[in-house]
Amino acid sequence: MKPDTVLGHALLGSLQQEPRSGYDLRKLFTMTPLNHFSDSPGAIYPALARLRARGWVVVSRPSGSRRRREFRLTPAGRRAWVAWLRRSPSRADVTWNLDGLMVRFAFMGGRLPTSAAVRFLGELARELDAHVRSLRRYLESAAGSMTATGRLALESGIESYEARARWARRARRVLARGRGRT
Amino acid sequence: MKPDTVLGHALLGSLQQEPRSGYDLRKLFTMTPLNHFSDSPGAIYPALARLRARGWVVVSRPSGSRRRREFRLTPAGRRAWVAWLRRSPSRADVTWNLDGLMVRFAFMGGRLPTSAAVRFLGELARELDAHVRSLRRYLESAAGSMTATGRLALESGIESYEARARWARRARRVLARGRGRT
DNA sequence: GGATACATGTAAGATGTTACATGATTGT
DNA sequence: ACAATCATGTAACATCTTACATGTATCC
Repeated sequence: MKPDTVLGHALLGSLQQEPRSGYDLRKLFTMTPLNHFSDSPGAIYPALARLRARGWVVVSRPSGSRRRREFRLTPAGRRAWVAWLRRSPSRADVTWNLDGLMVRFAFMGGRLPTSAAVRFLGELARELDAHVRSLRRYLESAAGSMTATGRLALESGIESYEARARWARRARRVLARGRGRT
Repeated sequence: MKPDTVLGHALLGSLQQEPRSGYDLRKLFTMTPLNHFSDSPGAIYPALARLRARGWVVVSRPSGSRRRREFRLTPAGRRAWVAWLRRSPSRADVTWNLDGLMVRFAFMGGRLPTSAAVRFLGELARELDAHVRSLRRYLESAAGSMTATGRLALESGIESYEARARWARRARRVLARGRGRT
């Protein structure tokens, strides 16, 4: 079965912690600064319906009245969620969807063995390095034909990926040593 | 008139440099690593049609045959594009759409006076600082209830915004001194 | 005449945004 | 009774992705 969107998997991850209603999930996304998600009902309720259609969640009460309805993961939902967490970070993810990758990492805690998170960070660092190299190549070849702000913007992107790669290596060491803090 | 999407404005910015066809624009977006844009015809051709409907571009040849059609900015298109460039970076932009802000900055070169880019960077740095403060507050209040990877992911976000703020201040100095390089 | 690159577009479908509509529960 | 907040959802619309369909120019 095809993976869902980042939103869908974030819902799955939140439901995996404990059963919640659509309203709970909206509040959760409003309050946490893991921005990336809107708290709009027009996104969350259809996404929950989608997860239900895939058999990944079940709901505590038939629809109809406007009473609270709690969603809980099915075994298939848990499998889909773990499969999502376990995917290796691809070059395309790094280029187009780094935020989604970070959301995935944030959800790994607790459920996946530390070794999986450590491996993820190693692969992420490698892909980030490769992406930085390709951006640098482009900068060298095109710097002459770019405007000052264009060049600065590209440099800012490169620095940002480099900082993320440094973080990934540091976080990897922290996790590998089994210290849960810093 | 309502602003268009980031894609629409990027097309406007590219057309402002010189008239181009949809095909040229696709190749341009494929080759530059200012990723954020796909090069899919299904995005670009409808976006060009949108710009045309708004009276922001005109086209060199009626549609019908599959010959090259070049788009060029109208005066209204140029005004809309400059208005987009001149918008102050808002907190919402910083939180939800930092990439779009960087694309905007990249396009400022050449057409806008340096002072406008300098002001933009000052405001951007201020908004980034404020965002970092709010993320730090959240981290302090919630660190106890977060998993190790959740905490690390949030720290990574904070560091990334801090790095961007440092870049903005550095870039501001570089531009303010009128040196076009580094 | 055929390959390759140039070039334009649409169709179906997924997802998300904004705005709206409405019912249920709890505290005062 | 009333207000606040809890709670669920839809409708209209915009945008983008993927896949497809097709015509045109140039070079060999």
